[in-house]
Amino acid sequence: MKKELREKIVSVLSKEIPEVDQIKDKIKIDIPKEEKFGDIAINAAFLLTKLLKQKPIDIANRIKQILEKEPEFEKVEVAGAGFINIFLSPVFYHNILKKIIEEKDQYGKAKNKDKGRINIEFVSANPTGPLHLGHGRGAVVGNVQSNLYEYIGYFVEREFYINDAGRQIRKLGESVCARFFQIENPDYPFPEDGYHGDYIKEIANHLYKYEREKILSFVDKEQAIDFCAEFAKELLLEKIKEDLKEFGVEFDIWFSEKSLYTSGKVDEAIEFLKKKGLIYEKEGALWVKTTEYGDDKDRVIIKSDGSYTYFAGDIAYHYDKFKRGYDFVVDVWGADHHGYFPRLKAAVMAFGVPEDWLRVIFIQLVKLFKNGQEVKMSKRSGSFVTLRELIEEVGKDAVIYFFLTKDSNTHLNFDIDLALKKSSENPVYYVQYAHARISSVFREAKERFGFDPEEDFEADLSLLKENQERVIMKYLAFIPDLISEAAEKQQPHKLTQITYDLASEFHYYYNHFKFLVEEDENLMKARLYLLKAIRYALRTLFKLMGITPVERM
RNA sequence: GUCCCUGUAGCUCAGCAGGAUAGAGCACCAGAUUCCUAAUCUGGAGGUCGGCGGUUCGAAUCCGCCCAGGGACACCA
Repeated sequence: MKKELREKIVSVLSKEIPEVDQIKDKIKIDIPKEEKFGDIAINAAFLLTKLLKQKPIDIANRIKQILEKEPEFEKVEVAGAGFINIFLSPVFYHNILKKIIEEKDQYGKAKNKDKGRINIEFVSANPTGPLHLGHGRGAVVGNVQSNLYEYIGYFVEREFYINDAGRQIRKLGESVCARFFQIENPDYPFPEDGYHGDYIKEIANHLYKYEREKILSFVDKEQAIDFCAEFAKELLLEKIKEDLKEFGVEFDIWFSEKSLYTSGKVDEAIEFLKKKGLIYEKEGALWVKTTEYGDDKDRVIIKSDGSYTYFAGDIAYHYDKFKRGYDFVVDVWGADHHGYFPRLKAAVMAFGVPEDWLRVIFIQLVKLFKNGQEVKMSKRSGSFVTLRELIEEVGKDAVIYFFLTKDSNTHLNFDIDLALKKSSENPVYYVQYAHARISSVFREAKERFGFDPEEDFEADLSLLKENQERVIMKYLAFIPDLISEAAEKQQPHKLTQITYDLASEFHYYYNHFKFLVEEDENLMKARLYLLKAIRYALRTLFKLMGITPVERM
């Protein structure tokens, strides 16, 4: 909506003040905090001071005269040092409500996916155990950011990178294998840095039950480890898929790290860099000149023992993404990898992509709190809280919402007690209650008046004269701007704030006005129309976050 | 040592491509229910935006220096 308003203002002004053309890109449409400062405020007068060599206040008064002639603007005022405050007319707002009713839970969403094609890779957990809280936060942030990019018109592919090569998988195999042999021989040694979780024992028990003969028949112990590793990996991956699906997260692409090696893609990527003169040999190892593109030091891609580094795999993986032709790609990483960004960026730059082709969203730690005490997680002992456990305890919606309350790049303290509270203190209940309340009013309307707001209806919106009604309509008008801003800045956590504020405005409205006005059917319809728009706006936001819109609580 | 992040109300944090009197939730104090769900709402108190400079009509926001806390700097994954 801001964009439309800005275009309008610029075109009207530049007819009378040609200098406006020079500053049009700097004109900012603000939504003032206080109602007396109008519905929108523009900074045009300040920007023109130098060009026109006049005081901001004088320029502002001239702008006021010009803009006041427009029917969309009910009133224009000059305030402070030269702020121009514009009050929008009721017709403007009525059109917003109609637009929402039309677009339903896709309010403000781009109609086409013509902005570009992008890839977002997230979660990408090692298939060596269940998902933990960090993965969960990454899953929510990655998924919601994907939704946001779709909202503003991108075609998005969600991708999960399976770390199925390398030491972790081997360790998994050793651990499962050891647990398997321990069933018959309790003294069988367990690898020192193996995985201790109970799930390892469960997998071993399963194998003992169904694959005992086969495993015992292996002559070579290595074969047994490989077999266990492969089996456990597949099983754990299935578990991960299930958990994510239940969490509302689905991927378009499951990309296997191992496939990079078996298909020769790693060598292909190295060959590409070699041709660009970025590869050299030193101390028996193969290095890539990442310093050419801003890294602190060059990096090894093939160790002196002939094996690839993890970095080699990552270069090949991103080379593959590059060849798939995305406009840009997003990686969601744990914050502990932030030092890794410059070197990968350098490698990617070597492909000849723009500076911001590779974008990384960092996910900071999640700490769980219960009864005011931190719930310690220890992966080594195997007694860590999994994502599934948390979802079972507080519910999917609460987990998603809480994961989205803060910028993903800051530490998050997850208060379990708060998430379980059924009161206004708990923001999840607060926003869902707003939705449920509107549904409840609709049910009541149907029962008492035989009027079903769920069906299409017309209303005389000029009857919405209360200040709070105008406040809500104004908030609704700019929700698409707020969502788009969150999308572009890669800040999905803003959605919770937007939702909370809308819920808050509604609750206030509910408490001060009656919707089911018996004595005035037209007023009732107008208000129900507004409620319907609010509910669709809430649903739009819920949908982006992946939260269930509940009909009754 | 180099680099990154953080520092805003008692607590947890928003705000930070500059804008009007710095916000929210919790906690604290005082209130509201013959009424569509009180799982709600209203009001109050609470701040040298870590410090010092700079840029400008204007700085929590941008720049520089400093202080404090956390993290990253492997032929690990």
